[in-house]
Amino acid sequence: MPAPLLSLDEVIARLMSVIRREGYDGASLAELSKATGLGRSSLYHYFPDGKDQMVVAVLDHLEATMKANVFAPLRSDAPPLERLQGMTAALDKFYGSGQEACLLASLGVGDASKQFHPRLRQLFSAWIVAISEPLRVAGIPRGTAQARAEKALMLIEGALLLARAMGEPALFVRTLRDLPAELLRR
Amino acid sequence: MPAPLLSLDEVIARLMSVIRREGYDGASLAELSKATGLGRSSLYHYFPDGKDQMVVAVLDHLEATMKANVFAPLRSDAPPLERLQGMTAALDKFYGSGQEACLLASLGVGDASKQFHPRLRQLFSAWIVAISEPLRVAGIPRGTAQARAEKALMLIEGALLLARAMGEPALFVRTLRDLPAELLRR
DNA sequence: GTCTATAATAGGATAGAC
DNA sequence: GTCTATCCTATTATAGAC
Repeated sequence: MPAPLLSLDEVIARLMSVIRREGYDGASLAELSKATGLGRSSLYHYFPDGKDQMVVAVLDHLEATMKANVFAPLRSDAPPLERLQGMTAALDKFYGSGQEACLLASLGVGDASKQFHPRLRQLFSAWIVAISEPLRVAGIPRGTAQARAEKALMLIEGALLLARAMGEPALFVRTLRDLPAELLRR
Repeated sequence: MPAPLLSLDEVIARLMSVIRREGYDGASLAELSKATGLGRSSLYHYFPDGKDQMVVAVLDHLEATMKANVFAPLRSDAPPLERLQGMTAALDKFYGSGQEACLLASLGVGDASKQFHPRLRQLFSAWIVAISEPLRVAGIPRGTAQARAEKALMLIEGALLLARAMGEPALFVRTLRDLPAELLRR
């Protein structure tokens, strides 16, 4: 066989798809292998340290995706409301309108959470900072802006959890829709 | 050895402790055995169908606990604000002031979620109904009351997730503290 | 009811051919 | 780079003594 069918980035995207759905413990090498179309040994060729290294690669991939699609609109030069709407549009897409799990939430379950805790913490932190910026621009004091940004993440993560548990993705979509205005209210 | 050291209820409580922390896939029989002080075979004596049956027992136990500690205050004859404060006080205790994971959230990760989905859905549904009641008593229209109850669960679950991921339990405690007044605002 | 012992299987990881 | 074959360990589950 010639060149690989999938680029490394596509491979990592497929690993992420399995891991966000199954969690660390539930994501078996068999499933990871099937999802990527690579045999177990091929996976070990790309990730010599095994599953842990795959998760690190997936977290790197998530960080890049977040920066490009979620943080970037928040840091544009558009008005605050539009920046926040840019974020919610990206989130709606990334979470399949409430049907796909959050990788950070899935990795927060089990022993894996201990290992990747610093990384999860850093990603959430950066996200809070990024949301705070348009609120600051809108004249909201620093402390209030941070508290609202934290609340935004609670609502996003909570809405996703509830939407998936209830089988009602609309709960997530509706929460995203109302979020920008709620964050900017006086 | 004579009578068992732990009552069945205590055994189930310890099973819950492991499962909420590790999730379905991460909760091995070895850990379950260690946490309960029962050998593997003793666990199979109580739960012949293995881990699945243990989870069902844990969900039954959670349902009973929720009814007794969370739903009951919501249905008391106290004023709405006090009812909601009764719930948040129970939640603060149950979730160790933001340090213990939510069983429903942990079971929502992985293939297990498919199996227990109806049960998770039912528990969240009952919770939403229970929170709606004091809001209705306070004169909030039915539709608004349900939407706010759903939002309450998003905030509770999201705050717990974020508090644990960030290593800042205070995020959870603060969210609980502000919740009753926010749910009743005009 | 609890234990030891033991299947039987799935999981993560490696070796080496091609 | 990818494959087949294999190893080792952990895991679920059962059998049977006490």
